[in-house]
Amino acid sequence: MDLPTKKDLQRDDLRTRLIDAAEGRIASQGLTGLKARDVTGDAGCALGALYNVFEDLDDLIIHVSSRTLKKMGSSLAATQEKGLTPKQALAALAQGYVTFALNNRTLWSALFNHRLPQGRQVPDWHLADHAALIKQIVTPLALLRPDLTTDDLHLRARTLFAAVHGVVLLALEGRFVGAPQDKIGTEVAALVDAMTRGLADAR
Amino acid sequence: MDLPTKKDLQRDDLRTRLIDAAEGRIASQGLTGLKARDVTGDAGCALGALYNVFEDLDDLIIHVSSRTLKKMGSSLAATQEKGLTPKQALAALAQGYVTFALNNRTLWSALFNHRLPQGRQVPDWHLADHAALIKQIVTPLALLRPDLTTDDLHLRARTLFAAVHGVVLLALEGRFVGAPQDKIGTEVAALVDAMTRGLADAR
DNA sequence: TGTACATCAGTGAACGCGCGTTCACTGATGTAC
DNA sequence: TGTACATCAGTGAACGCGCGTTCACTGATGTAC
Repeated sequence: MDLPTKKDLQRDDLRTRLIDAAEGRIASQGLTGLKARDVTGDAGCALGALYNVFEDLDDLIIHVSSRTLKKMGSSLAATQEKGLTPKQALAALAQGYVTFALNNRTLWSALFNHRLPQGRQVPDWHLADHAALIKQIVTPLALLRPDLTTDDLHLRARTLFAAVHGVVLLALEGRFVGAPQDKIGTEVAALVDAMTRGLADAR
Repeated sequence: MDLPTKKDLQRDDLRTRLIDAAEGRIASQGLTGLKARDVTGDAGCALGALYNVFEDLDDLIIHVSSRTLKKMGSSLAATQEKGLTPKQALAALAQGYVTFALNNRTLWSALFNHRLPQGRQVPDWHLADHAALIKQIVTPLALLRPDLTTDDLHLRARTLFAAVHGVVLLALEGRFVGAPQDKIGTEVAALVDAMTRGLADAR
């Protein structure tokens, strides 16, 4: 239980500088444009320093993704104004997701495109970030579907998320069969409306 | 208008052998496991021969994807038994999609994960493969929604496809927030049902 | 507080390797007469 | 049909390069007395 030493502080500082730099690079060049030399250059340290402070590049990327998930969580939370019906709350979450993806395209897509090398596991603390996201959907959905068990509720929340995600994904990728980008909002709204239509809209 | 010479035939033969080999490698090792040396080895030709017959590896991959899309199209067409209502037809298409993705995981994911280098365009003949897929959804959807214009119909068909795709994608990736795999079928069914619920189900 | 020693973070040149692509050569196929 | 020449598909060793990661060295920070 000692106070943090100067070394500790410097280490923490370097970590955040590296995460900042990696985040910036992913935001501007995309995940595939992320190079160790660029990141360390931006962070103002030597190439080797990265490996003192992170396991490797993948580890650093996971830290960026964790930060992105937290930012997304805050954006979604901000959509949940007081007095929304559960159905309105879900619609607002979906629109919040669309907005976040549009405003943070490369960081958002890094979330889904980052692949760990064969056999490497995603750390638990990062999985918890995912769970927190689903929790935000479960809360209003539970009010709408008091008939469902907790498990079914989580399952349906993930399906709802995945469906909205799919629409945003194919639209933003711009190739394949996606919708035009200016239609994403209304299409997602129609989708969520359909998936919550005819359900008791209790407070 | 000459008859194909022996050279022509050999060239065509090599092309199909290479596509076969690449397809097999993608099926077994995934897109990232595809190496020029493996493919040419499997096809029984020298490394350099690939570049006589295809532009480069990307070109070869596009040919594999085109074949995959055609196979998917046939699978989906096979679900369209006589006498299905439009709503049933759409449900059957969705289940067909789930089945195809499950049975051809790596080829299916190659369809969406293959990225062309900066500035390179997908050839038109391959875009036509995509359009044919959407057409299969538009046909029954048009019966269900006679009120929509052609454009809106296509837009809604793409949204329906994207939503189903998202659910399958996140479930099959197994990480992030996907549904468990044995639940994909019922979740997709619920999704499609919701998106077609309450609509006139005319023949 | 001051000095001597130990530790370990920071450095960046060098390593290593994977792998797509090229290219000079050869030999089979096609053409002209 | 046969011969001489031209073409161009097939070959695989070599090229090139990008880039993550290491590692021997240095110098700043921490510890003991």
